[in-house]
Amino acid sequence: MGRPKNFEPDVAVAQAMETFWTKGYAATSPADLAEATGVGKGSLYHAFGSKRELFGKALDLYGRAGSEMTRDFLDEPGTAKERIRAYLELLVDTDLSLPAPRGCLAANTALELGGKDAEATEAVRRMTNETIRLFTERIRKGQRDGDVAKEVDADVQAHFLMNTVVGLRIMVQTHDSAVLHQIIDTAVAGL
Amino acid sequence: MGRPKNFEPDVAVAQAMETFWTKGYAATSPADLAEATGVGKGSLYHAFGSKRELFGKALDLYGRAGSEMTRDFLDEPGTAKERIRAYLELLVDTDLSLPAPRGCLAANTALELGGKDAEATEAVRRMTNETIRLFTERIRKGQRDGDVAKEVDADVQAHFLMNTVVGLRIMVQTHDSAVLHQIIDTAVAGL
DNA sequence: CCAATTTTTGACCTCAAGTTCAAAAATAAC
DNA sequence: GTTATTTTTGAACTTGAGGTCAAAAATTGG
Repeated sequence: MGRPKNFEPDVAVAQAMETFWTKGYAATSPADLAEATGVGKGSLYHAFGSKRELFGKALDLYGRAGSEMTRDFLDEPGTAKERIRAYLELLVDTDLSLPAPRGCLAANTALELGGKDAEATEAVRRMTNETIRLFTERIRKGQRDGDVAKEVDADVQAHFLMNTVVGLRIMVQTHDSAVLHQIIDTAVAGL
Repeated sequence: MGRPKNFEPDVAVAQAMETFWTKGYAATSPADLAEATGVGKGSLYHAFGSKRELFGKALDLYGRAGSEMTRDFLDEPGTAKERIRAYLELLVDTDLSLPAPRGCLAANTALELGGKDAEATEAVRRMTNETIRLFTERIRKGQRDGDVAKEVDADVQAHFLMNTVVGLRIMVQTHDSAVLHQIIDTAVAGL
């Protein structure tokens, strides 16, 4: 009973996520969120409590969606090196195909809120570690399949690759496709 | 003639730079700048025109100071690999020694203003390219000195190292010293 | 239809950001 | 001391951010 909701909260969170991703946390106003979701400001506050809480949900969604797509993508057929290279290329190419590159919500958040918002920072840390875990597993699988040398320290490589990803998602703001792809080639050389 | 300034513009710019670096561009208010420089809000506007213009001067200073310190540091005795590793370690360790890591003003700016402020983005691009140039030169010197293999493509390695630096300066928000140093070791392995 | 409940709407509020400006203060030249 | 010039000071202004709230609207159960 009661008046029915006029919108799907999950959809609104997804739309909010896009907006936060594109504009950044601070630069996204309640008015922006209302426009992006098609939900009135008042309704958003009623449903989510505050801008910060909505952002929390958006970050969560980003983490879940990202981790799922990473897993799926790495699991496709190919060697570890092939799949990881393809993954990095996908990230870069996708971002470059946008009217304006927006990097990675997690990295953006780490920079914008790092130090100021412990909870957000922790959420970013969790996401990052999850991606590192996926890299590690994929490299280990490569070692079992024989396409990655057994001497490679999977965990170290995974951290290193994560760092490369983070770097790329900022370099995308200032450098062109050719340079970024050379960086990717260099980064996966160790596999 | 006329009333003398009671502050040094260069000093004020340096103090403003520290504040922008620590808090970010948008999150730094005119009141913050007044407090950081010890100069009244009105005087700051009189002297610099606007927050954005002051930021421009701060970015410039950051570029000049950073490039000088990078050059000096890379030029000290040692192999290319040693000096470059030491440089990356310096960046990471310095940032970790702060109460809260603040990364790199250029990278922070790329993320915060990328797409929104063409001039700032261009300034960041110039700085980045300057650092890449210094890496390239240092690697070439290493090749002349015989401590870097001649097959290494200095320019590609330099871009790759720049990407690593950018990544590190975000990872510093979420990961600890040990992990970051392993990443550095992996990154310089190609030299 | 009435009651109870929940959501929507949009006006409204507070506060701070970014900036401007007029008046006061400090100086050098005369 | 007067004038011309430049800087400082602090009040004041405008705008938009982030959030609140009372009243209207939409629904189900009785």
